[in-house]
Amino acid sequence: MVAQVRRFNRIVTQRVGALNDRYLSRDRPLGEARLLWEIGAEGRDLRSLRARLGLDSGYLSRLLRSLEEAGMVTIGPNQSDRRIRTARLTATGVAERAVLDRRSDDLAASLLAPLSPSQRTRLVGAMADVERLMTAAMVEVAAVDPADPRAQSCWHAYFSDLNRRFGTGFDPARSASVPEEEVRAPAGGSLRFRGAGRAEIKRMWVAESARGLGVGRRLLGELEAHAAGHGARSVRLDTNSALTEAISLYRSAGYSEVPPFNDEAYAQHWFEKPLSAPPGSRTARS
Amino acid sequence: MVAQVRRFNRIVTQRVGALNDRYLSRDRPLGEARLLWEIGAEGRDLRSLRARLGLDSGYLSRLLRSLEEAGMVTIGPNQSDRRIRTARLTATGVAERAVLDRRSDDLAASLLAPLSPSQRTRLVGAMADVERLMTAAMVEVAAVDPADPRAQSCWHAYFSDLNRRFGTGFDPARSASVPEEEVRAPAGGSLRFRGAGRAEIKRMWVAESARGLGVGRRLLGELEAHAAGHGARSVRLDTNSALTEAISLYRSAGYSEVPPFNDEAYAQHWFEKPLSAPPGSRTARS
DNA sequence: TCCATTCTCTGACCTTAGTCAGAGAATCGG
DNA sequence: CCGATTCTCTGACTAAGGTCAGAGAATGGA
Repeated sequence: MVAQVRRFNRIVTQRVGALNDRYLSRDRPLGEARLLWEIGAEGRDLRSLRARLGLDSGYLSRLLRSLEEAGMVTIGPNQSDRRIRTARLTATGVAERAVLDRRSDDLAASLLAPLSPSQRTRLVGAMADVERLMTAAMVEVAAVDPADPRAQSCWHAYFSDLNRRFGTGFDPARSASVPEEEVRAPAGGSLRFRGAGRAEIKRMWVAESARGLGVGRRLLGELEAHAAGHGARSVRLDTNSALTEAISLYRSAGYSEVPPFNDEAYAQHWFEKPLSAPPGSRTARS
Repeated sequence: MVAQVRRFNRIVTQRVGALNDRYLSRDRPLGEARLLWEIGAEGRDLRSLRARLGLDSGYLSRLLRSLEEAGMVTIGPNQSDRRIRTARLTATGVAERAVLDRRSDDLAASLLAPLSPSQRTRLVGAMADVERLMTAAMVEVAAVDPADPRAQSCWHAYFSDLNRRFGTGFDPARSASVPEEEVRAPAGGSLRFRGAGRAEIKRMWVAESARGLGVGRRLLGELEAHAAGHGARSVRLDTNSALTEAISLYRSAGYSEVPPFNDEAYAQHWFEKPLSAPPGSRTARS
């Protein structure tokens, strides 16, 4: 298995990856091309560009200067906070971005072109599998401040998800609020300590694109381990009967249904699971 | 479909590719690491290194100098042609290469580690599919000199393949020899003109690793188009009855069995296919 | 034997992609 | 209003990766 993964890494990432980069950076350096892409039609604040592309602020500044000189972007202050500056594409920039877009399409199409229709279907399906499974494999569980933009986007996705699935809709204001959180890009959950060796899990959620890959189970396990590490001897949680996958996840993870322990407006099921003491205090393996 | 391919290109090649590179180039620049890898345990001529890695000769020279100073390689003249120099790994170099090897394994293993056994199986299967289909899609059909190393390696693989499959073994000397060739890495075939609007295909072969992907059909089509472009109005070929896939390929490509037209020692079947005139003379689309 | 070619190396350059330490403007919290 | 913090920019620097034009040694072909 490892040999197959290595072969894949070598062939696909090196060959196709290099092809990809060279395609994109025909006229301009790759860094600039990526930046042009990331600014998008709407424009974007520099800080968000830095976060997305992982660039040094000095470096970003220089890259933008060079795009500005080429007449591709303009940079102006943000109205609400004038320390922040916003980059916007000019008409030339938009056109250039469209060229990059078309090149990406062309490259993708040229990969498919030599194949028969059934091979194309197989390739695209296999690509989707690889992408999903790799994404799942690369998920790291980490605690994040609820004010973090990643956490924020989780909240939004989570609430709109609930709103869609609950027969009655979902209004965050009617639900119990949550003080401490643990969230990351495609999934999140929060843990709340309630004294007397009891912890409560709230707001656990996995993005639609990452479902069916065991991410929920991993997240649940991490939250339990975290709770156990802080002395909790049991975890409780409540959920809505519309969330059937969640309910079966809880059951299969060793939770058993208990009588209501709170008055959460949207809950129809309450679960509890005893925790075994953590092995030592901080010997969990990565 | 194109959208899925683009997403794959972006996410998988960029993310995993970058991870891969960073893993490999922990202590030394990526270029040196790749070079160390490519020299291999046996040593290798500089010209072949340049060809493999696509490096400028000056650049390669400098990279090697740096590895030489680090005590990883020695460079000496080739015995048969003293203009050519051969790079060889020292004991230190071999050890370093083993470290790189282990890192590659570790990276691959770490991608699999977070997944459940069934997910691993699915991921590895999907990777194999992507790899094979992409390889097939990137095959270019091109004429190559038979002295070219790629062609040479095809000959060897081809002959040992036949030797394995023919009940009687295969001795190239007993088979008709071939003067003009058209071959490339995972597949090859040669075309021979016999006057009177007739062409003959010999030595058509597809590497085992590329079979089942339509490469043979594409190659056959290209050879026919080439023949038609040179005025041939039919193509003939002979084959051995052990090569069942080849025979069914020929049949499905419109060849019909004809009486023996030569005395090839290893042939039991002879085929012919009429060609339609090429559309214009050189308007074939790429 | 001699001339053209092949192969490697050296020196002089260049771009890309970064990093780091401030400086200066704007904002926030009290 | 003041001091701390946040955000961007500038200048100074670095490493990696690469290109180009010869020079010099070895070889091949006439």
